[in-house]
Amino acid sequence: MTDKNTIPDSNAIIDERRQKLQKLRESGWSHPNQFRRTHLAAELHAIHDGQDNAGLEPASINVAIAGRMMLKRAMGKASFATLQDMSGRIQIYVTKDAVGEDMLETFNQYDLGDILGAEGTLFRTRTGELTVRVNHVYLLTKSLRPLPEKFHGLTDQELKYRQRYLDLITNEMTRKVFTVRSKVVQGIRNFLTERGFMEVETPMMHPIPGGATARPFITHHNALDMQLFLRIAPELYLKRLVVGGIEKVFEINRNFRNEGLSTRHNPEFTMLEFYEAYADYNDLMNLTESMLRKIAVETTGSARLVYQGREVDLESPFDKLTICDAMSRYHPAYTAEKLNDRVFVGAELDKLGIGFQKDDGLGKLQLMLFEETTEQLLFKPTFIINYPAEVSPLARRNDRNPEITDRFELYIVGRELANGFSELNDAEDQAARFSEQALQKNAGDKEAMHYDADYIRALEFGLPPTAGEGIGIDRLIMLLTDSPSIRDVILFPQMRPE
RNA sequence: GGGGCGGUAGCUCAGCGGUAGAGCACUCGGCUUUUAACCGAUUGGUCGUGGGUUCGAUCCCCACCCGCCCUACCA
Repeated sequence: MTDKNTIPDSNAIIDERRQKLQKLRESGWSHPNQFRRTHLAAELHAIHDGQDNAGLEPASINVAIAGRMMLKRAMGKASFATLQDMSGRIQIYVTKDAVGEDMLETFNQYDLGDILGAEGTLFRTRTGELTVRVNHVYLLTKSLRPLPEKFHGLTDQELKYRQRYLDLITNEMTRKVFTVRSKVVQGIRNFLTERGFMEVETPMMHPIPGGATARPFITHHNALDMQLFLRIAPELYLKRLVVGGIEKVFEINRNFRNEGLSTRHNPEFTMLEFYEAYADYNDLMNLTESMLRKIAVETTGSARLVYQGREVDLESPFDKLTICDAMSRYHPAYTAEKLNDRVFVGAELDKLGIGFQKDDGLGKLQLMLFEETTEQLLFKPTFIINYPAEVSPLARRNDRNPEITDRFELYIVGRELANGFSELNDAEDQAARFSEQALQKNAGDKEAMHYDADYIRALEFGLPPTAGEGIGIDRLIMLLTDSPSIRDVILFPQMRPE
């Protein structure tokens, strides 16, 4: 920390409020914590919805509410103010007649942003707004800093990310996004546990990073004097659990990848991974489709969404295409015949300036061409299937064609959302594929996988036939909240230090 | 890594060679059904940082820092 960060900055407004706080302290006020509320704002609106003032005011319904004062309208001998709690907003009305001159004067000293508690009775104003006629109002927390402009709120993207608390105070849309996020995660938990899956937590610190091809963050454990890696995926641990007999298992947690930042990448991101024994990748595609459909309806009210102005239909059956079929559909010039001609595919990659190795298989070249030309066009939900074995070191080979695997990726709005496959449970095949990855790592490929001997040992005890999948939660939230950047759906996205 | 745009009052923004502006917020005064309350009067700035050009720079030039977007890399 530099001096700049430890010396409290000040301006006329902050100085003024510090003086108010000082006077409060001198009067014996000391951040009281005995106020208890009876209702949230939204509860009061819900309970008394449709009730007019003739039915409301004579009933003298006592309520106690608390929240941050967001607006204030003082009129000499009476004041209106708007309090905001986690559920929404409600208006209070403080009058000299009801609270006396002293309390009104005290109330008028309170600032926007202060946390207040208020007791009183309900009525409706002549414009019909449900309001608490206050007979006691308490200052619970003094706010020393002025809030952002009351109408526009906080719009500066940098400040929204760095000071998310301010963004949450002032922008209802931001609160909505994270409310939806919470509901989505809860909905996924319910969906899976209802189907007999068990939620677990596996290590975040791995002696050997595995389960994906990505560069890891490296850290060090002092007492053990050993290098550790923040996990890039939980996959190998979850499959160890399936070996252990937890036949339906899932984890929702953070992965860390030491790679670039973008609107679709944050170095730490949330992944759902789940594994089901005695199931294959077709079962997972079915499960994924019904889960996404259900979650969309639960959290947005519909399986027909709009993302950045375009309709996304999660209601109709998703497309299911092989890598080559997808290219042929979106680029009719790429006929099946041409795509199976290694010379043609290689020439296309050359034309696009994409480098490849002489010993890369046709399947890998097709995948590279697909990623360059077609991936971003898959706006409509589409399962892409038949991934080549050479880029799928943890997936089961296809029974009819050992060059490809029983694997899929799900694309929606041109982005990868999920990746799943029938698991490779042949311990000897897995050992051979690890060896191959280890060779590539020694040859300088920073992303090739390590040889994980304990994982092989686990497989040697026997992994039942299993299928597993990962779903990027942040990207799912982006889709469901119509957010253009992953930073909009992560409360505290990675930023450079101030 | 490359490109584009941006950084001016606490916040939202205007100004773009001649000593810094508005709205909101703050302070003071008025107002007992307002609601982005209103009316009146104030207060508030190292114009991202450092160089340069100029009689004079917030404005032009260079470098740097920070951010957003695109692109590249990357599951």
